[in-house]
Formats: sequence, C-alpha cells, structure tokens
Amino acid sequence: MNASPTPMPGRPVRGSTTGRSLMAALDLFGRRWTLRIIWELGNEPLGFRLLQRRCDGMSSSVLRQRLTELQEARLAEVLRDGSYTLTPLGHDAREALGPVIEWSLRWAAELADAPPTAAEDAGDSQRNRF
Amino acid sequence: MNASPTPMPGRPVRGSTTGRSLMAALDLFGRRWTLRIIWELGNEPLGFRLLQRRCDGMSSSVLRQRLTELQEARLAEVLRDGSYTLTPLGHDAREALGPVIEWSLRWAAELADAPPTAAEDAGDSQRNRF
DNA sequence: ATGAGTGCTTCGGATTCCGAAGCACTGCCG
DNA sequence: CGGCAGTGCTTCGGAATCCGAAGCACTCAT
Repeated sequence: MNASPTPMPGRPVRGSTTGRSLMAALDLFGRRWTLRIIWELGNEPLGFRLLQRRCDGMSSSVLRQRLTELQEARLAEVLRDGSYTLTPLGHDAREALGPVIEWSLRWAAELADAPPTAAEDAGDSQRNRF
Repeated sequence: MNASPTPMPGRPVRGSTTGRSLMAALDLFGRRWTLRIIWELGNEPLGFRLLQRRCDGMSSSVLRQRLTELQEARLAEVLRDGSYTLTPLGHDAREALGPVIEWSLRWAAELADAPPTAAEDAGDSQRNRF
C-alpha cells in the first residue's frame, strides 16, 4: 500500500520537519475527500459502500486509503457490525468544522451579488508588474 | 493552465452535481496546501517567494495555482506592492478555521497518551471480517 | 553594472487519484 | 439447496495532480 504516511502530531509533516500539530492537522485535512468523509460520517455510521455513495461515488481505492488514515489518526473506527463511525475525537473535529460550514454560506452569498472583477476571469491579465 | 476549475458555490463540485456551497468549500479546502496558505496569509501579507518558504518550500507551480484559485474564490488578493493578503472574506475563513486549530491541540494530546491499538499499526491485520 | 532578490513559467518525472473489474463473503428468498 | 443481490475490499492501467529544478524578465541596492 504505497501511500504517504498518515499525518500525526509530533511527527514531521509531509514536506516539513517542524511537526507542529496544526500543520499535521492541515496536512491530514488537506487530502482529497477527507473533510467530506468526516462530514458524512458525522451524521450517522455508514458502511463502506453506502459511505462511498454519499461521497458522490468517490473512488473505492481512495476511500479505503482515507478510512485507514482516519483510523490511524483515531478519528474514525469500525463498529461491531462493520460500519464506520467517528470516535469522540472525530466528532470534536467535525464540530470544529462547524464554523467552516457557516462561512461557506456567507461565501456563497458574497459571490452571488459580487460580479467578477476584471482581474480574475482574465487570469493572464497581469504579468510582470514590477 | 490545465487545472480543474476552482470550486465555487452554485456550480457543480468536482465529482458532484449538487453544487451545495458546503461541498464547494470542502472541495476548495481539500486541495493540498490550500489550508496552509490561508493560515500563513492570515498572519501578514506575504510575497510569492516568502510565502513559498513559509509553506515549507512547497512547489512554486502549485503555489501559483492555489493563489489563482484563492483569488478567483475571492479569498485572497494582491496588494499594490505585489504581496498577497486575505480579503475580508478570506479572514473570515481563517477565523472559521480557529476551532480546527484548537482541535489539533487536543488531537495531539490525545494521541500522546494513548498507546496505539493493535488494530492500527498492523494495517493488514483485519480482512474479510464478515 | 553587477549581484541578489522578485514574481512567475516550463517541463519531465514522481505521486496521487480515479474507476471499472473482480474476489470472497453474507445474507436473503424461493 | 441454488441462485442472486449486497457487502467490504483489492488490483491495476490510465488520468490528473503534484513536485522541484531550472530559467526568464524584471527591480533594486550596492
């Protein structure tokens, strides 16, 4: 299973040597689908295939990888019936994500009534502005 | 610049068709280095190369990509002197990340005094537990 | 004018992600 | 009992993404 190691506080983070726990968390969360999985698992325990469907049919191989990482990081665990849940620590993480949710609503509102500025859509507009 | 489109509320998200703003946010944040960049820019405006150094020397090509995405998403902008900052919306996002920081501390503490369970380190231990 | 620093691009190779297919297994239901 | 659908999970080839070294055009201090 040739994958990069699960980020953990105390150990050096991918591309870093400091190992500060915040950086480890940012690295862990900054992997595709991780945030989404935590979010979906926070609602209710889910089996593998059902969880996969909730995540817009994400790749099963990556889902397996993410679930392993989350287990190693002690955010998720398997129930006796085989379904996946968040540990108490995992639920904490999800709650910590709450403000992000609220923000995303503001974000959506902001973008709705703000017409794109000339600077943005023409991505190659500014160059060598020294 | 062959890159996947910047996630935006209202538009379908990568691998999804719902376009809910939360999913867009999770997709945006769930790209490597994005959270880290927001974090670093929240402290102070930074020029390209300095920001790169703050992010453990991340790849310049990816940094450029991320910065463009963040600008399109209106989280970041360029100052007159060429350095990058967070927009007010971007600062909101960073503040929304605050609880995640606090959580990462608890996470570190939790992992510190919790010996690894047999289930974890031997990743290939459990198979076909039907 | 020379050297150091900047923002940014290019490009080949490494890593990661993807999705279809398949395996072994457990329920069902007739 | 014999299908048959559903499960968790793996494999594997190809696509997308990431990486880092190198370089370009430019500015500014010396």
